[in-house]
Amino acid sequence: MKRQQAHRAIAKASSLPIEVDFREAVPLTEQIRNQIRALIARGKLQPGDQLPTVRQLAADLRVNFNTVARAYRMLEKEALISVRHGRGTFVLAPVSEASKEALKRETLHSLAHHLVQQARALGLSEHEVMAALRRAWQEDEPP
Amino acid sequence: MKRQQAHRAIAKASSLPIEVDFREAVPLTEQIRNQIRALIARGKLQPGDQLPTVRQLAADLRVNFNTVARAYRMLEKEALISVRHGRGTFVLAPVSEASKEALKRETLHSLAHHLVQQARALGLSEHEVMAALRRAWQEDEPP
DNA sequence: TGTATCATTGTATCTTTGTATCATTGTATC
DNA sequence: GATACAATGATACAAAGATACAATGATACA
Repeated sequence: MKRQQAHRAIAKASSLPIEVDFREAVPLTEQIRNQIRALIARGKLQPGDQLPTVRQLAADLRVNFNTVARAYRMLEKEALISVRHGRGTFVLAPVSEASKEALKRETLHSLAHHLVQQARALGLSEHEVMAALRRAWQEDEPP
Repeated sequence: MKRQQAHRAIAKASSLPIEVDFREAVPLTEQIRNQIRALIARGKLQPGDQLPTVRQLAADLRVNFNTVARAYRMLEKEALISVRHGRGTFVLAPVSEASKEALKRETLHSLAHHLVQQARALGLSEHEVMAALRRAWQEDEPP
């Protein structure tokens, strides 16, 4: 019976505004990947920006740096970032208007899935979630 | 192929103070599950503690590791532990029955606000978000 | 200027840990 | 006995971690 105190539920990074939840069913790689994709989609990360090194972000999030490296490689496959051995990782410019749209769609998709996944874990009904979302939409002041 | 099992009447684990009795009518999964639940209830296992790996405990108890994994997953459904692929299994902090509902509402509220905030930052309409959510709800397999 | 050396950064690969799926076994029911 | 079902086991798979390696760039010094 180990008294291992390595288990923090949530870890926030300081090098990037993202966080991981170790209790969630979603794999860490996916969590990291989805949040970085969202940052790019929202313009919080701009073309040319350098991402933290895999070791830096991994230390922040208290995960293995290979986990971050895997997330980066997947984002590279999506043509969102460029990962260069020995140099670092950089945000790419979207190649077309269509790819920007695709990025937005994919981001919304993953955000929606995240909410559904969490809601289901709480045993909430579709109706409850929809209602909460409508309410939230009105409560948040429109821009 | 005949399997000699007479030697396993009772097996005690060294990695956890629990044991299984192969002659008992109660399924092994239940025996393991009940005893771990009791250890948590009595505080012998505390929030943050790491449980033995499924293979470790299985070897101790002379049981297939899937049997332990099943017990772990059931305990996870009871919200007593968190089982993470590739990482291990950890005891969760208890949530009182009384605060469960409030916590659920709070979580839903913050999840909904988060989605709204992100969606607005992406310049999406309420209708688009609602539609995406409905789709996501159907894509995730219903329990 | 060239290059040796070292620190930094990502990569490859193997291990550890849980998951998914199908096969086997034992038991209840007919 | 035959059959159906639940429990357990066997095996292949996938996520995350550990460790050794390779590419790049900075620095020192001949």
